[in-house]
Amino acid sequence: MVQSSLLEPLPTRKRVAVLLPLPFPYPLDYMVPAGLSDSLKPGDVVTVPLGARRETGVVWEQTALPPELAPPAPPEIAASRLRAVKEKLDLPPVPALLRQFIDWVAAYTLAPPGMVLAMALRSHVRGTEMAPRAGWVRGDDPPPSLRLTPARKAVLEALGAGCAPMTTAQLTERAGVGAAVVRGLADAGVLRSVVMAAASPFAMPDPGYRLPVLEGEQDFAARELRARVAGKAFSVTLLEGVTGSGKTEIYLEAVAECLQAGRQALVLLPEIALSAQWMDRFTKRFGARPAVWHSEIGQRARRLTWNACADGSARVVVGARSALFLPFRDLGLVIVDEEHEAIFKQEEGVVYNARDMAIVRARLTGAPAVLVSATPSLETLNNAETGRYRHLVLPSRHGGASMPETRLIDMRKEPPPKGQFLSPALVEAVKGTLARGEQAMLFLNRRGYAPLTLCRACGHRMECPHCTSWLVEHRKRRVLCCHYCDYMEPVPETCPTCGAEHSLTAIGPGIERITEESQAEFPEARVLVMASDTISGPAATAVAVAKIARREVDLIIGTQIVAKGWHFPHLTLVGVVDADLGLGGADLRAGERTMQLLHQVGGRAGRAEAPGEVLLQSFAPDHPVMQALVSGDFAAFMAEEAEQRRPGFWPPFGRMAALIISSENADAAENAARALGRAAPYGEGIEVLGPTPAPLAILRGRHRRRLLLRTHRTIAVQPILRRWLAEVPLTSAVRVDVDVDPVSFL
DNA sequence: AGCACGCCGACT
DNA sequence: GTCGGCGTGCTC
Repeated sequence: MVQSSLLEPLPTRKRVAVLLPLPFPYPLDYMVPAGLSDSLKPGDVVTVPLGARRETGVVWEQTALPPELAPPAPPEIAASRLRAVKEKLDLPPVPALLRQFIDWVAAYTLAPPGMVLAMALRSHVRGTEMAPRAGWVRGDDPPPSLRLTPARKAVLEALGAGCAPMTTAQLTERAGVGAAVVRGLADAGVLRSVVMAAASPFAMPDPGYRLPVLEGEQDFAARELRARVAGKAFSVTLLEGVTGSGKTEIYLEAVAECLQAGRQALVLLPEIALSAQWMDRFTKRFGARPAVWHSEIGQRARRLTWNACADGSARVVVGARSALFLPFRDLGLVIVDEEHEAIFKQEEGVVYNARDMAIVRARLTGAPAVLVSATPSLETLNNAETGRYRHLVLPSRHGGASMPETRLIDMRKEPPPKGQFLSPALVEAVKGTLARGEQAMLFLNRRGYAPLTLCRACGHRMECPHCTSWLVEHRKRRVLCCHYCDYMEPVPETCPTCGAEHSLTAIGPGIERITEESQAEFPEARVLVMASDTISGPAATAVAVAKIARREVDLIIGTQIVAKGWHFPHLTLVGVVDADLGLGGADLRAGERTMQLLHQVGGRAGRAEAPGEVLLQSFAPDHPVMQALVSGDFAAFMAEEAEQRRPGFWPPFGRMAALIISSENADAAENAARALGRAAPYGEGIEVLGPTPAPLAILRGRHRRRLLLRTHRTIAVQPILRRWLAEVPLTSAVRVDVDVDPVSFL
């Protein structure tokens, strides 16, 4: 230690906190070396020694958090024990608003701030260094000794004194000479090399490029949103409107206003990777593409986008949830499209809800937020009703298209033939649609051939060895798959328990089985199957969507992914194979989510002149979800849901957090869960449920127990959780994951 | 997250 | 007799 400190720069007495992208609960303190004593500011990216290694981190400062969120103060370290910052890196600093946001997210989710920083910096300090662009400017005047050949003259003419720097490529092209000439002038000192700022590949979208035609309510909504943006203050607006009501066009007007104000706009979409159609609409409106941010963009694009957000040259960013952590210079608007989507909740690593954190980001920045949905979540509706959010409602479909008519098929009265899953009524409807030359869609939110494989001889169920789940048969690939981990095995010939031959039977339908049945029922139809395992990646999705739009497909059979905001102009019939599918289980939001999903799927039908029809196959046609889908009275259904949650203080009328205790050892998980249960917080408006086995009691080989904390709205869960977790010592064999505001109860 | 320190099995 | 398994714990 003594030896290494001799090698380090001489420290001054000044200390700085440095947040490292590691799971530390707080930033670590370092001494500022003499060489940096004046220049080190919060946000600067630095390297520091940590044990034997060297880490990259960010100079941090204490940010003001609401007292209920504030983490406990870190222990004070004596100055004599501090080591010195190694160097300051030549990278754009992390802006103050982003640092504040990182602290906020960490405090709210109880994640280590370093892990939130790691998310924000994934592309910035980590990964490959981008080579700086070298450019040339005029240096000394040509000395008399230099022969001014025509080629050299051409170069000096192309690059006048005071000219903006040019790269070698630009210069040789302009001057019509070879690189050797440039080199020669550089050697003579006539050209001086400079580091050029990376070219921003982000064109400025033109807010006046093509103005939309908006009428009535649409025009009103657009004006309202524009006024919010112009006001440059925090607010939240819910923009509610059915598919085809022009929501996107309207919120793009808010983006236009933001561009005119010279500020940046962020649009969060649930599945940016799949959204070529959205990009087309944007480009038509603004004449340029937005900057795009999601997990699949390349390393180079990540870095360019990060820098362009920081310097303000990326004016509109459209991205998945992680785009929230970009270093915007002057964010003037945050939009969350399809705000009800559960995908906005990140369930791994830092567990956060991008929809909620988008509002925090907007508030810290002092910018308006807009939540957009055809079927807003109960939380958002409640916030609108209580006046916390403004509420704009677009009542009708745009362009004269009517809402599809929704009908129920009572599967108890009109069952399909044995071993089949399409009722006669649905088969007839599809045949009729195809006969008229229109497109039909069958929706089933279940991949594979069959969700359960059973032995007829002994009743054995094929289950995942690592999870509490059934293995799903994928007949095309001739395997049984677990949909919760990556376990896979060939379909066995004999029952693994009783050894009976050919006794294994497929129970229930998956999308492959519906495809098989459809091919038998509608042999003439050109069928396209859309599932995440048949259509992989944005390119394949775009191809499929384009095929549908060109009418090269008659029947679409799909899972979730067909429910996304696609525009299928020739689709007039949607058949939901199993409308009850999402209603099983004890999930708080099962009804709400089924409603949202089926409404969204139904919204694919009948968008052009041809009216659409939605048929729901259900064994529980009297269920409120089915009735609401038929009546189209979404508001009444949600009001009813709200009344069921209100008395028990379920969200949004109370707050919730889940503790998932997991271990490879079942006893260790159980003991830890019990210990936490014994130490459960109590008090007025505080309640703990559990421990119980988590719905997926074993996942990826880990035994899981769950505790739920529920409090009144006025009581923050974070301080309770902090105290609770600090009180119970845990062995390293168990892990406790905290999920504040859980959306999934798996 | 790394990486070291630290106590118990099969090898040169 | 050693090399090495990864369990616990520390890093400003």
